[in-house]
Amino acid sequence: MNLTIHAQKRLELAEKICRIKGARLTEKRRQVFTLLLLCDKAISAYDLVELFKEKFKEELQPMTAYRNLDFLEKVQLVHKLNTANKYVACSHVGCSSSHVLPHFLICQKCSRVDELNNSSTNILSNLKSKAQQTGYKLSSPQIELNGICNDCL
Amino acid sequence: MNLTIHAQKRLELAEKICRIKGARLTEKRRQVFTLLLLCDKAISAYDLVELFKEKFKEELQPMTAYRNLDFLEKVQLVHKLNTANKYVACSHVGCSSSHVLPHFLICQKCSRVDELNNSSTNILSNLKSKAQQTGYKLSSPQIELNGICNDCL
DNA sequence: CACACTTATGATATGTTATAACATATCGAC
DNA sequence: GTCGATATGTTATAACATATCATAAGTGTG
Repeated sequence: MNLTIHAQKRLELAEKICRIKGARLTEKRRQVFTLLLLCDKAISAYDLVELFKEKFKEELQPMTAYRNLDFLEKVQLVHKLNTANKYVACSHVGCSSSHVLPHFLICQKCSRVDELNNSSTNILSNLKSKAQQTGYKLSSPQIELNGICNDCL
Repeated sequence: MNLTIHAQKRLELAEKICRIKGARLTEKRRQVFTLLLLCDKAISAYDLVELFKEKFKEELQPMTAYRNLDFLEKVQLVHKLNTANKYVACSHVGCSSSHVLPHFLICQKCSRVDELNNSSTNILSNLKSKAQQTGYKLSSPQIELNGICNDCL
């Protein structure tokens, strides 16, 4: 269970964030988040179940996996990638400003994910106003771009 | 099976496009596309199976539904909405320029879909160059924005 | 037309992702 | 310690998608 220094920091930060928010980062949830940090890519809920067994020699029920992922998503420690049906640890844990319009580059081969900073907030306002003009109210919008990463090419 | 005039036109255009591309718009495929035009929103493959039975009093196997949807997607008559696992008839059939970076507004309640024109191509080039810088080659990128439409609000 | 060839569809099974529903356990405030 | 809220366990099932192999329908060529 060797986390990189960066991952270790994110885990500690996660604990702090949950404490502040009054959210309970239970053992199971902590384990789930740790696995996501460890594998450092997007994985499916069922991959997580397998990985859990492999790493902790313990069962994680699919139902519990989903519940824990939901929890982690709510406290913004994890993102769900809807186009891939996979989950990934947020790469800038604790940086609230970065959740205005998360956008992701996803490798369809290896599930590597790069979470871009929303450097151009004008994109968001642009999209929002377009949505409004067209008659929609956006709900937690997020942009997912699928492709192939250089390593896989 | 009363198609609107607009839908009728799209169907005729579809036939023409397939003829030009040398793709065979078989009876089943034509029926599938007709249903998508008819219901004028995004539906799942299994919704399609049910609708097929209802409208044509005939069975459409799920497998065939998926195959036909794949075909229609390939000839760009249909879009798959990955975030919703649903399929929708392309709203500008035959307009190839609009497939550079399709972006969709999707109502999470009623599955109404608005397919926006890529009027702001600067967003696209922005995203594309960002992808490249980050080390990705985009593959048929498409932006899906989920929200609630005014009718459902 | 007969033949081989390709493509489409039928049919069945299975894989994958996600939620429903209800029981039990654990935590924290009082 | 009791009680209410939250978390987890457990089982079943819904919803979405693909694999595989058999059969049928079309297309081009001699």
